[in-house]
Amino acid sequence: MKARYQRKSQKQRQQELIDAGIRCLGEGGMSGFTIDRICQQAGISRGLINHHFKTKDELLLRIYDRMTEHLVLAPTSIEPTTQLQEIIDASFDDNTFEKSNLRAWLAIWGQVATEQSLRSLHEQRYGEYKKRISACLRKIAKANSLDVNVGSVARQFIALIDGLWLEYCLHSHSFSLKTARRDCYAFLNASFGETWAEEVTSSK
Amino acid sequence: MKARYQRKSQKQRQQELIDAGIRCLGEGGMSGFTIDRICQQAGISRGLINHHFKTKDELLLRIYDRMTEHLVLAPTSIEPTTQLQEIIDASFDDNTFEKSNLRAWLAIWGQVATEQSLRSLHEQRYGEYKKRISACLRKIAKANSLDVNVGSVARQFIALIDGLWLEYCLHSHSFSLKTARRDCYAFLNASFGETWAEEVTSSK
DNA sequence: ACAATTGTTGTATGATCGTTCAATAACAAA
DNA sequence: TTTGTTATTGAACGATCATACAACAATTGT
Repeated sequence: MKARYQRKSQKQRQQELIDAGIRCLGEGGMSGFTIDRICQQAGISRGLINHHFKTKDELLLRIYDRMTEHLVLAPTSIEPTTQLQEIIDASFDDNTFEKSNLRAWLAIWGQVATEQSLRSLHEQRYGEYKKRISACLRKIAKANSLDVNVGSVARQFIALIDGLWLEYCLHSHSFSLKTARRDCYAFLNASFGETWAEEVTSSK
Repeated sequence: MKARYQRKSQKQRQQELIDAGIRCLGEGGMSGFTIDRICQQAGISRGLINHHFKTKDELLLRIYDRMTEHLVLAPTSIEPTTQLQEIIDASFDDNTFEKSNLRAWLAIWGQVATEQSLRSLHEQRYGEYKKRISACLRKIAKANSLDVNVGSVARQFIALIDGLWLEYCLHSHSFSLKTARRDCYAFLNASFGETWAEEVTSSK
């Protein structure tokens, strides 16, 4: 006698639902993020999702948590220039820098602007991200005894990365991954007066 | 005998519906963009909207058209530096750079990534916008006999503006309009090696 | 083998969605 | 005043939404 379904642990089923949710967001944006579609993607019946997540908003929160966890991970290297390089490469590598992923981000950003719980989580993550980038920039400026407005450059740097994602997502045929990465390096070089230009651009 | 409602011309009613739609997008994103809400905002009954717009998607298309029409308007000045300045000031002036407007943009961007008709209109508008910016940068570079990668700087410039909008929308307390404008000027100065720094920053 | 636990199913529910349409009434033209 | 045009209304429709819940069954512990 074959089992009609397979029981799984709460943790694993939640993981699968989070994955399915991200996939749905990537396919149809927030309009595609429905209970029916998510459950279908996860291969379960409609009733189960409310057993693992009290509400749909709670699932969305967990999805955002998952999508931003890499931002707050401890850096793998200590050198500030290579840290920045890691951030750039991570932002524009073939796995994460993908159309469906970008669509999912757009959908989430739209919700962050509207929903309170998402917003507070976002502000926390974004704050840590910005702090980390600012620290790198400050060290580099100090090491080369340059007079740069660290806060301004950090804001610009973050805006540049997000904006390039946006541009690529909405106008994909205008440039590629490599182009985006090069643009980031060009920005850093220009902002630091090319003092560490070779160091960064040649290391890739 | 008082009239129960006031008849208006098709053109004016469409205008009002477009405005109402933008307001709805600004309040609740794409989830707030419903027939009921839009009609309520416009002060008409639910049935009327399909008389003026065959479908909801058609209204959204018209809304996008309206929100981007300023991008393709003929520049009011000829000097490339002041043209760029106008773009920056227009992007970050008190009227357009507003939370609700930003939310509306986020919602629309999310749809652009998904829907075909919106996407093609967007690519057209974006193309003209980029062309115009590139032309300005090229002239400036030539006038100062500088060797800059115009395409790269144009991409970065557009990404910077969009990214700053995003940052402000999702993390508003971190900076203001003036800060955003200053960041744009700082970027241009850095990218052009400060050769026309005073010219631009002092003119505001 | 049996009982307890709990992950899972599928239906029911009430709300809201976009769209259609016949009836109505405001306004202009005659 | 009368007629014609058409903007406008409000109800009705089927589809889909998020959620609740009772019945069920897979697995674990005994």
